[in-house]
Amino acid sequence: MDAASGIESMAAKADRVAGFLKGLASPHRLLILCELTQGERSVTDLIEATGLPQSSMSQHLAKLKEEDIVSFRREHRTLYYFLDNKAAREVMTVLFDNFCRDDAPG
Amino acid sequence: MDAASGIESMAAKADRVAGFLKGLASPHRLLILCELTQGERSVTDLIEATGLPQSSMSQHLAKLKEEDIVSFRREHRTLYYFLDNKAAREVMTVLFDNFCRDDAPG
DNA sequence: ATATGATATCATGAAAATATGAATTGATAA
DNA sequence: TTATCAATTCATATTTTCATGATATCATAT
Repeated sequence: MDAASGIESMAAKADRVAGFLKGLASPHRLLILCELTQGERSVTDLIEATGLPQSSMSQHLAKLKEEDIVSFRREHRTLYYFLDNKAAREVMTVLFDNFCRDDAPG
Repeated sequence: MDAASGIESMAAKADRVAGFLKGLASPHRLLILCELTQGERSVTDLIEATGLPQSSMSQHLAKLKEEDIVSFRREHRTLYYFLDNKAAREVMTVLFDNFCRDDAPG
């Protein structure tokens, strides 16, 4: 594909892509995703790791599910969430590299 | 850096990183950024390419400047904007690859 | 059948983002 | 110095997002 057709296909998909990015674009959801970058976590794990109230966590996870960024499996009463999206993994890598490395600017 | 320290440094920078992502997370701004991926553009160019009203364009560009995603140079009365952020370029590449290629899902 | 633990949903209010049209600035050409 | 073009800023209304607390669901252990 050449550059121009990339733009057009992006235009056609702008809503979807923006929805995907909005899924990531919250400080609290970024913290959740950082955890999930390391492996699957129960909702309780995530609440402890981030300090978010239970209801808030549940709503953030719902948003991430809506955008197909995370999935979960059930084990007894506990739900284990995991990062289940290639694009999201790749964006997280870009973010780590650009904002979190020792030599990152800012 | 190992994975765990990545998470902590992300936590410390979550607000900044979320702000950066919010800069990208709008269908209209994605269209703007698609144009700028191809090279610099005047505000008028961008208005024609996207069909956005002039005031709206200006506000979107202001937001992109706020997050240090774009810069501009002046030539006579005309301002030429350009994509001036490594992380943003890398994210755009991830988005093209995952959402706009012929073999992309969805 | 009931109590408990894990999680989701609902209802509400506050804060932030977006679009729109009018007014303004700033640079240049006449 | 006035008119004009390019772009920004302002004011406002609408929509979206986010946090919070209360309630509900759902699976399991007693």
